[in-house]
Amino acid sequence: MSQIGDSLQFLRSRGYKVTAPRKQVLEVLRRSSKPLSAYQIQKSLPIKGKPLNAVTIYRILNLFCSLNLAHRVLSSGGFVICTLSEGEGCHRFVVCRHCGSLQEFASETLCQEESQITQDLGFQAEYHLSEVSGLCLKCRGGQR
Amino acid sequence: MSQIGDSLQFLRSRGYKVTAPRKQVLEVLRRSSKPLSAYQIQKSLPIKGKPLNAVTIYRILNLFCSLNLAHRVLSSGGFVICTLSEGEGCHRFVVCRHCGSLQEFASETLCQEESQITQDLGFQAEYHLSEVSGLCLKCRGGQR
DNA sequence: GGCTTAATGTAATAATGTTGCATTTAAAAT
DNA sequence: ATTTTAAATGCAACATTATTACATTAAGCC
Ligand SMILES: [Mn+2]
Ligand SMILES: [Mn+2]
Ligand SMILES: [Zn+2]
Ligand SMILES: [Zn+2]
Repeated sequence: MSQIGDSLQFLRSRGYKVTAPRKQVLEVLRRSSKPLSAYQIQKSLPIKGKPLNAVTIYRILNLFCSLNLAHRVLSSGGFVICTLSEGEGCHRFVVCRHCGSLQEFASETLCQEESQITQDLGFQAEYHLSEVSGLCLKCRGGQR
Repeated sequence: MSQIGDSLQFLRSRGYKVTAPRKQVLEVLRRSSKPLSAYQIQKSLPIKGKPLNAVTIYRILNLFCSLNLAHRVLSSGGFVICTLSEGEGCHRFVVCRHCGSLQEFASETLCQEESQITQDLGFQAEYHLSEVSGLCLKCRGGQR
């Protein structure tokens, strides 16, 4: 699973440098199953040497989000790595309100319907932010 | 349009007191067409006498949101008054990325489809957060 | 190995949000 | 009307999140 290599290659191909801080942030995000804040990322970084500067982490996260390598999850205020490919419509999340685990998904149908509804309200839809919260299988104890 | 009176009555009926700060925050939110942060609300309050304490404003906003008298718009971090009634599914927003104007809407269909999709991912959906961004009629210059 | 410029570090500050405790007051009871 | 009291607000201190300007470092190029 050299997904990280792909991300680094993607950065290079867009003219961005591959640096130690960027690799580290990418690593931390890939390992986490839950959204992490910039400062949580800072704390969970290698104890060897100085920790990354928070400003640097913010800049890296902004870059990753602008390239859709990562997303900011607004309902929790954290950042996650993107697990989907392009071309399936806007990337959405479903989050467990109990354990915080989350999964990314996309749906052309949802995008189209939202666009239709908002068009009737006079808007030209461009981006669809959507985060569904509920309970995951584990946190329901396998019921239902 | 004594919508405010209704809100105050609603507060009383739920056992909450009707206070000057609550009336003021309600007023400010009702007048605004865009989401306001707690501190923006504080600034836009009557210049007569001391301004409301920020802590108080946060507590009032939390109360309003818990009662669905107001909502927090996550994409902008501000608060708006609720303009819908209950029973139509989760309340959603479409926001103009240019002028910041926004409109609230709801759709049972969207809720059902999101619930179905996320159920297939193992989740029991409970709440649907959704904010569509785009351009309003004015900001498109009436085109399209 | 040096060059160039993007990226990072540093310091200072802004904006947002929370907690514990003292004081005030809306609304009920007398 | 006055008293009562729980709820609401004020106050002070602090935590978290985020941004800006400028100095320093180092990735990728020759
Ligand atoms: Mn994605
Ligand atoms: Mn609403
Ligand atoms: Zn769970
Ligand atoms: Zn607009």
